[in-house]
Amino acid sequence: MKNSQLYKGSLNTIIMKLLEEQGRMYGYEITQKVKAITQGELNITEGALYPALHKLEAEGLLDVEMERVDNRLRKYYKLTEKGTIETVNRLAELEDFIRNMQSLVNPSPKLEF
Amino acid sequence: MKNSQLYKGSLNTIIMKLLEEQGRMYGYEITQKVKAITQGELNITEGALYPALHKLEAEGLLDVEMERVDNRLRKYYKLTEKGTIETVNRLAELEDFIRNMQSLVNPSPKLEF
DNA sequence: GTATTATGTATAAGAATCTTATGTATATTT
DNA sequence: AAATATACATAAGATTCTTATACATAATAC
Repeated sequence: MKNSQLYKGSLNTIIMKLLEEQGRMYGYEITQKVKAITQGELNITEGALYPALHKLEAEGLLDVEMERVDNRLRKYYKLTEKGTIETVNRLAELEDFIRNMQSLVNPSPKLEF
Repeated sequence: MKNSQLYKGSLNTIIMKLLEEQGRMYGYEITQKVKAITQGELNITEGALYPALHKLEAEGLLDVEMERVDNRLRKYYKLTEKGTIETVNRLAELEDFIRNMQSLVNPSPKLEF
């Protein structure tokens, strides 16, 4: 995903949030969207992405539809009802996580005079 | 560390930041400090903590001093010079990570009238 | 007075997530 | 004609973590 280990564990949440926002997306599209949003800082690798999509599908959180465009295969993913509910939870967890990390690295500043 | 996978990869940064702030700490103290700062939300397990401390020490980022207090062993860790420099990098990475995740989950709001 | 909890460190087996490398195939650009 | 972009897939290995277990002393609870 990147040279930083910090992104580990965040891929599922990213995928689900983008699908919630965009309705449906295919794998390659997700990688390009993430690259664009983060100005090239986050590059999702196929080796991480495709297994993650398959797992989310197997868990019943995503549905898939295949389409052939320009003679190339695309697999469009979208959130199931269960996936939509779970996305709310994941986003709440992400907010908690960010808040906790900020508490840890930005402690209340010492008052200086 | 918690039931959320999001914390995966963040432990090293947390340890180094706390040591930068506190000067020196021992393992158990780190777990209690993190629990206090996050109001009990983040509980670092020993199975994650001690191997992480040993690895940071092996990488030359931490130094260790043993002390016996109340007839119990404590291993106090502090940042080496190299560790202090590396902490700056890790904190910058964490800020980038948080910023990127916020860009992904809090997209520019649609203007509504 | 004994059992549980708190303090303190440690490791090993297995799970989860990712990187890196490789494979296949078509379309587009150089 | 070759390289890059588009599009999906998997396998081996690395890294980080959870869970369980182990040892030991001090303090608290019943």
